[in-house]
Amino acid sequence: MSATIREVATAAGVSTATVSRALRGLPYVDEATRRRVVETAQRLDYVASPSASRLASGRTGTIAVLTPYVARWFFATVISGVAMALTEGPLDLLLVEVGNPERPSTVPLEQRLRSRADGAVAIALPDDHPEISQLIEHDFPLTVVGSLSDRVSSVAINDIETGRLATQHLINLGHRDIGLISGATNDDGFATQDDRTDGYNEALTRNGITPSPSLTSFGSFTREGGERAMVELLSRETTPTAVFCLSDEMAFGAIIALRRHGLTPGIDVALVGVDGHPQSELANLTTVAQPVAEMGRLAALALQEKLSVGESYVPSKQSVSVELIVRSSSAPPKGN
Amino acid sequence: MSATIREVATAAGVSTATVSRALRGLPYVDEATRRRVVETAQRLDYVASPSASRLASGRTGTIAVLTPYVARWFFATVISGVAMALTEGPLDLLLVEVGNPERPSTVPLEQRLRSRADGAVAIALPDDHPEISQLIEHDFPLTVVGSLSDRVSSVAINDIETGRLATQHLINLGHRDIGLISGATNDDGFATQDDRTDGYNEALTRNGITPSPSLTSFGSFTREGGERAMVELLSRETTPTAVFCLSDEMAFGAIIALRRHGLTPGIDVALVGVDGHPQSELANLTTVAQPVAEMGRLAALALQEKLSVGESYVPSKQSVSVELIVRSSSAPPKGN
DNA sequence: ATGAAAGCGCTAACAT
DNA sequence: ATGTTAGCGCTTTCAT
Repeated sequence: MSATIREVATAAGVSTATVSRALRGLPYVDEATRRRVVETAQRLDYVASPSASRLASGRTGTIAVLTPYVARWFFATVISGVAMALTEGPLDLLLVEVGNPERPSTVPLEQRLRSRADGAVAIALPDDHPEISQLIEHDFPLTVVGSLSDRVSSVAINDIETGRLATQHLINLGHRDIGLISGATNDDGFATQDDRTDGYNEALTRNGITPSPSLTSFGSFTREGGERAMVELLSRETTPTAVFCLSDEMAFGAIIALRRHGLTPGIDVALVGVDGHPQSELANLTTVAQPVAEMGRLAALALQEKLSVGESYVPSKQSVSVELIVRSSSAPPKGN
Repeated sequence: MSATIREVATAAGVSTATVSRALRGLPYVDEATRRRVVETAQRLDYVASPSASRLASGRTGTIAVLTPYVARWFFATVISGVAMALTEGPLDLLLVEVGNPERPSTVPLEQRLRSRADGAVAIALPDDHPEISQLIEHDFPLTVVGSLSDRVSSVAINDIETGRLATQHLINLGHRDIGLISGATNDDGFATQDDRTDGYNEALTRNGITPSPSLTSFGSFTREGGERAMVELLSRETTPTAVFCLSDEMAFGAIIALRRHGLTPGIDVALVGVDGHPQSELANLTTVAQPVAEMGRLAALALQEKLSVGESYVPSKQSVSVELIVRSSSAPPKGN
């Protein structure tokens, strides 16, 4: 094993309390003493045992990232943003899979987190998700990214505006029959999806176009799903001349489907996605880009703020702005 | 706060030692007693404090994932594989950024991990990386994925074979001037890159083609880098009719570069990548696919094996197999 | 099969 | 400014 605080104390000729204070940068330590302690600690290769200090202090010095998926681009990028914010401090990052329907967890989330993390950042999990909700009820410090919340601090884009922006762009190009590739079919209050859809409907209505349910299909926010959804749209009686996909990955699937049918995105069917996925350029995909890593960073900062402020902390809603990036997947309809 | 072990002990009418044994499934506990303890713990919503049990036992019950990047596809996917393996047990997953040249860390890795994790899985970090090497010297339980090692257990593809496979495929199509988009220019023993390059050279030589350094450029394993590398190749006196890219993401960049120059991948220049990236299908990219998530899972399992076996553990080398996926980015040269 | 008790290595009053 | 000391909540011998 390595050195303990007592060994450092003895070697430096002070008490363990002084070592503890000196090393943590607490006040009321003579500068000369501090230097001596720091030097001694270094010489003995001393590092405080996290378990011991956590047990004694009651703080874990770790924040958990709660995510349904770790490999998907949006999630991985948010995680990297959180990591970015944390490496500036001494906090550990505990990765916890939550809410992936394919890998349900047996132990309640609150129990898995209790005395394991001081707080958590939840990715794309709405505040009324059962496990998240339970966390909030237990007053577990939490911040969510990907949806706005009234209960805890949140960082998100304006999803309604996003839907409006994408759809209005297609309308401006001259499209009238604008399809929608949405996410999940079971609408369990997944706000992101609902809001983007509302924006889509609003834009249509505002331009005198009546939204038609027959122009919507569902792609579960995956590439494969987007592919299937596009195939389905192509089989409907009226096929859209443009399609708004609620995520870039679904749009990628839609592109593949179009290709299979001998159709060209931007020529035969216009396409707009959401995310600003790195491969959207490769795919020449028009997209509403969101600052994903930055959102993770902001969420982590908000959480740290809450942790340092304590009880009197007031939840904040941070709405970050999106940017429409126009590429060749969106062009006027053929006739024009 | 929540219940402590003593409260459970009192409520169940046993000692704390018995509660501890009963809840952890240790032997020498009467079945009736165990049931009573478990039931009491449940009723009191008791969960053992990790800090306390870690301090007392000396084990942390967490494994660290060491990665230079968390958002890039390969890394994120390995992480998800590790997470997959861990959710089957009660281990925590600590995410640690290591070896990202843009975000150097001040504290030595060994100190950041000491008494914080029982072991670690390192992603795409060679065993002679300074920090990793230091870890191994401290006998810190470690497994690496992405490169094979003689010092610790490792999971990787055969990179030489990968290079050979990709190159031979291009040769079989009739190409002779086959370029290479490699990764880093400074060859600090990054085996993955060197091995794939060796495979490339071998395939060429074996087919009577003399490798020419003027057909190689470097793309730092990023899309932007791949784009620049392709542009550079196109400016050389002899331009290749085919290019082997050491990663799919660099190939994506190469495709973009070709497009900018009015060239079509698979028609004007054939392209092969490595990874089996999800967007390789979208890009119609021929690629040598590796089972990335599975590699992460295997590495995590090997680590757990080492942790449970202890001293007598013998490091294993697991070589997983790759698969050439042929798409339209690779076709015979124009003349043929 | 169960209990008593001694730590694990630190932090945080409190005292000086 | 520094030292003393009492825990934090467990696990683990060692008894019985």
